[in-house]
Amino acid sequence: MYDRLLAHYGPQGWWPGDGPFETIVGAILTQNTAWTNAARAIDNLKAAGAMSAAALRAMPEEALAEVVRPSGYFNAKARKLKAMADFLGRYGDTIEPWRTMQPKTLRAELLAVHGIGPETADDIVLYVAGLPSFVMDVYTQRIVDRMLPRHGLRGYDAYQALFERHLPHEAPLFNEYHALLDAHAKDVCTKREPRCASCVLSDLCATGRRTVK
DNA sequence: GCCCAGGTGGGTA
DNA sequence: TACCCACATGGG
Repeated sequence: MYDRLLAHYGPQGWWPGDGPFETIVGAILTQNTAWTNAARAIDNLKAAGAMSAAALRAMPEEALAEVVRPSGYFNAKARKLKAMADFLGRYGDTIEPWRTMQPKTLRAELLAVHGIGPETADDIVLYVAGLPSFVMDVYTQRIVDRMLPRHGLRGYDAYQALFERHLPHEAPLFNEYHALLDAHAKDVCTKREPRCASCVLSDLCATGRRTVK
C-alpha cells in the first residue's frame, strides 16, 4: 500500500504549518473540522498576535473563542487551546524536551491534557516531536475496512496497532504513510462505501457485497 | 436543505 | 466496556 501510494501521489510534505507551535494549534483546530476552516482560525490567531503559548494564556477565553470561530466548536476549542498552552508552560514553552522522550511517554502525558485525544496526541508526537506514533483517523479506518472486511478491529488503538505491528517504527515512514492515506482518502475514498469504484488500491479492496461500517 | 469535515469529553447502561 | 450526545462553522 505504502509503495503504491507514494508512487501515485508523491511525497506529501506534512504537516502543513509554520513551526511546531502552529502545528499543535492546527491539530486541535482541525478536530472534526475541514482544514480550510482550521486555516482561517490560524490566520486569525496570527493576525491577533496570538500564535504563541504565552499569548494564548494571556488572552481571555471568550476573546480567544471569537478569534477561532471559523474552525467551529469555538468555545470548546478555546478551552482546549488554553489547556495546551498551560501544558507547554510546564516545559518552558518549548517542545525541544519532547524530542528525546519515549513516544509512549509523551503520548500518555498529552492524553492527560483536556482536548487531546488519541489522534491529536499522535499528531503531536509524530509531527511535532518527530517520534514514531502511527496516526489513525476515520479515513484510514475506512480504507482498512475496505481491505479487511472481517478484521474485527475495535477502536482507535486496535487500528493503530495493525500498522505499528507490521512496520518499522520510524518517524519519517509513519509521517509519510499517514499523509498518503489522507491524500488517497480525499482523492477517491471519501464515500462510506464498501469499495472504491476505481483507484490505485482498488484490487486490494473487498470485492463482495458485504457492507462495512 | 442535507451531508460532510484529519475528534473529544461527559454522561449513561 | 460500549454506545449516545453536544460541540458549530463553512463548502459542496
